[in-house]
Amino acid sequence: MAHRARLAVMTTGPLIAEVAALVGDPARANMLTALMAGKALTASELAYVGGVAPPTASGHLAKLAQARLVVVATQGRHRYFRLASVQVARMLEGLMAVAVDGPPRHRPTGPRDKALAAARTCYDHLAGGLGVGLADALTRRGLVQLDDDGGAVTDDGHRFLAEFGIDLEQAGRSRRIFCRPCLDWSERRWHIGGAVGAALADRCFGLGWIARVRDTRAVSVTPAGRSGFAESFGLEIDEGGQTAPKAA
Amino acid sequence: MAHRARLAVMTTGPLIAEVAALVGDPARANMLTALMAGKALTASELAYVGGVAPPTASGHLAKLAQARLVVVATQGRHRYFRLASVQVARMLEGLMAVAVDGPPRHRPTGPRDKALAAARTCYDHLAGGLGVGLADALTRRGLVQLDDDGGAVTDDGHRFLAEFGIDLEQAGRSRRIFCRPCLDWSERRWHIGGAVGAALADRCFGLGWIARVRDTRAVSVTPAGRSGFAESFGLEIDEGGQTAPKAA
DNA sequence: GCGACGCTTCGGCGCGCGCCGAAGCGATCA
DNA sequence: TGATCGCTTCGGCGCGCGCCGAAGCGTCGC
Repeated sequence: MAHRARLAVMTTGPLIAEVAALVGDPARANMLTALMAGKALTASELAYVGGVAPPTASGHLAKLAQARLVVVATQGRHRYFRLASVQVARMLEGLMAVAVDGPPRHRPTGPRDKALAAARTCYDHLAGGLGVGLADALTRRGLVQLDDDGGAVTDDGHRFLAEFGIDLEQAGRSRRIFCRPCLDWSERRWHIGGAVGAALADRCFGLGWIARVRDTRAVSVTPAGRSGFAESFGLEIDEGGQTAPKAA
Repeated sequence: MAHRARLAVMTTGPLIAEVAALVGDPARANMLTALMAGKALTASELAYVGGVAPPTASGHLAKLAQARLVVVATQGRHRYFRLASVQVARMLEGLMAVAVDGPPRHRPTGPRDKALAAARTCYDHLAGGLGVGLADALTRRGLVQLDDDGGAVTDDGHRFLAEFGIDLEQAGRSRRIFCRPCLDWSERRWHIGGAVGAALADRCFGLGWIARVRDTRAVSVTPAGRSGFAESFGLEIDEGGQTAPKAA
């Protein structure tokens, strides 16, 4: 039995607590959140986003690395950290989904918040109004199906995505291409995660329709993107970056 | 725009930290883990599983309830707590998935660990060797497709499940029934979560093929279950509760 | 080679949070 | 009605962990 159960890690409570405690420090949480942009950041940058001094950040990062929440690549004197896996990103998503279901909180908001809500990266795919707008457009057109338990690309969807420049075909395989529904914490609805979501984001970046905003996870839609999304997805994106279905 | 972005909860780092810090206490983590059995437990029972005195447990539970990780129902002098939502269960799963990817740890194991690995509830569906065995049997027979980004019941699968006593048809809808792949932390492979997984578990409990083990999340397979799983799923479950495909 | 910079380690400090015994309140039962 | 039980609140205690300035090491650029 190659799949004989692993019996070495059975005490789930303490294991969960250990990981959660690491994420439960505000400085570390801020760092992990910043790494949700999908890029690698230096220790100094992470100290800055964590709001702590460099020595403190060093300690935090050592812990995150030891626990395999982040991985580090050294380039000269620079140490670049990124999230260790998509599982870590999903864990953070799960925490966020629970947090937004929590007790009402009044928090001041600013321009950065609007920008994040309009469009941002959720690790490797698009989120916010734009991410949800894309998911809505694709489902409305019958190109994708999404519900609580999952999603898939339809036959029409395959064709559409191929024309859009995304080739998800697996040679000789007749398997359905699944879409991972990812709960969007600002919109409280699904955007598309997984391989399809990542491919969509990649393609949009590649077309120059969207660009990353420096020092933040926000994504801005370019003028080319405004017309591209309108034409290909029937989405209108206004001057403030808000996404809505195009009026018929 | 009814779906106008919520702008009140934008500072994700602190939000995530708050929830994670709650889960990061060992006593609270143990409580939440116990509630992953899918049943409600009293404050006293939770004090016991948390390994703390009743006054301490009271404080912990108040925090969990305030943050809406648990909900409480009062029956006379008994206070029954359960997980507040499936989102909370998924969050805990996500933490566990990351934890088992963490650094190697040596931990003593005992009979309870074996039992949990063999078969247990993961909130509302089956996990462990049995849960993964079921998923494998269903995929092997082409009744279900599962991969990293999702899963779905095939046409054959619909028929099979209907015959098995699970009716997932949605009246007049041609939508595909998706299966949520849930990463099994003891097997390190997918078992089936979501509505399909829950329905499967329900049905097996209903048939008396499996029974809950008192004071634990472990699930034991009954003699009726042993023959039932063999006949319906081609699974052999030995005296120790280990699940394997039946030899051809 | 030297100074600047990124990063880590060290040591001391202070704060927060979980701990439990005692006490109190309300529900249950004989 | 009185005793028992489940649960919560209160108050004091101790421990752990994050904080940062100082110092040290290695890399980089002039």
